[in-house]
Amino acid sequence: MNSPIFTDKATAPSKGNYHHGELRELLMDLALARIAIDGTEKFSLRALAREANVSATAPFRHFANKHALFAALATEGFQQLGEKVSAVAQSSGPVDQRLLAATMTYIEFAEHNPVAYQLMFGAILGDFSEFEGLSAAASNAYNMLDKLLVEVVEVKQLHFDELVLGGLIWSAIHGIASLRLNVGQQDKSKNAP
Amino acid sequence: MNSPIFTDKATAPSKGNYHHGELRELLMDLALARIAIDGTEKFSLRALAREANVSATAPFRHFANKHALFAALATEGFQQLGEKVSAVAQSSGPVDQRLLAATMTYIEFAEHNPVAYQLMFGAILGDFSEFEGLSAAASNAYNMLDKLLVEVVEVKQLHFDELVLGGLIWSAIHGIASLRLNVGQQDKSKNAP
DNA sequence: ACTATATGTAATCACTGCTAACATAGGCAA
DNA sequence: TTGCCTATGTTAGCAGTGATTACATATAGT
Repeated sequence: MNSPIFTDKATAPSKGNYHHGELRELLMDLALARIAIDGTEKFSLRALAREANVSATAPFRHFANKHALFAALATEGFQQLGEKVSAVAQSSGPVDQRLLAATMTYIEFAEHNPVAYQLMFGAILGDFSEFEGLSAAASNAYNMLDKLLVEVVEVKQLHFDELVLGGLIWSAIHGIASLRLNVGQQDKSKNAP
Repeated sequence: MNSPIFTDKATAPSKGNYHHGELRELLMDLALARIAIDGTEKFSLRALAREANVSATAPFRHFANKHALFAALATEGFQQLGEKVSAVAQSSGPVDQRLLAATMTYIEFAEHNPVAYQLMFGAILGDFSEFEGLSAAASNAYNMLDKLLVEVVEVKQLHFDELVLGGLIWSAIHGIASLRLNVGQQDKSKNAP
């Protein structure tokens, strides 16, 4: 068959799916799965490309660099979290009930999307503003919860400073969520190759 | 001078400090500083060796691998945190005052040692039990706070389940500390090379 | 003085992120 | 249809990385 030489062996794209047009989504899905197994540290774009049966450089057509992929995953995470929290926050019912529900939603999100959560609140991504859409998605998600907090303060006629109260509740929620993660998830990448 | 060829150029150890005997400590110090600037992601053992004016393979005499260095830093962090919290917890004074003091100590530690805190509670290190001493140091630090919590429950004759109360307080403290970190520290590695 | 051990070095490997130059598919205008 | 443009993919290649191996040297204990 005298096929060309592949630096990344066993990649040989099956010529059929030369263009499949959904590579970006495929890569993001595969990345989430891979990170869930190996963690972000061991994550490799080349390995990801191999998994997607695509050349080593193909991912760069969709993501400027490795961190841009992470940022895309985080952005998607913030969007999903924002939607879920906002849905609960805007439902009918007394504020305190909705606050509790929103809190649970948040914690459940972290539990069901540990990888996304890690990318969203961990220290992997440095400055959010480096990545288009990330900051916006993040503050939007935050605002969903914040609006609810303001409502609580008003309705319950609380006399705490809104900011302090908001900060405290955020801290508590985040603390619960991330501590759960780090305790339950401490068995990634058990054995090196 | 016909010196040998150095793959990592500009390293040429000045023959004087061939053996300086404190490389391990030096590397850990330099690593902390470097990570504070570039983050764990960009951290490179070779670059660290260069900074220490030492061959690229020298660090491996002191750390089995990159993560072992991180683990050593985290272990040291837990030890320091444990000592500080225990000192406050065992001081004289009413329990609630000591609990508040311990909480402040904890949060201050996170603020003054952001890199260590990140390594200790972030998702970089997977299974603590992979690294000798890490688990022990971690649970020891935890116990310092836990003992204090138990004391609070007893003295104040609280009727909460100790575990629940402990978990809640931990979560709140951790949430405050880590949120502060991720908000205040979002400007690492601003510009790529 | 002799030797064992701890510590550092040189050479090398497989792999990685990333860039540059080239190839092809599919849509759109003529 | 023909021709070109753009999006998406490919190959080749570079510099940097973690890690292993075999070798060199200094220091400590005898």
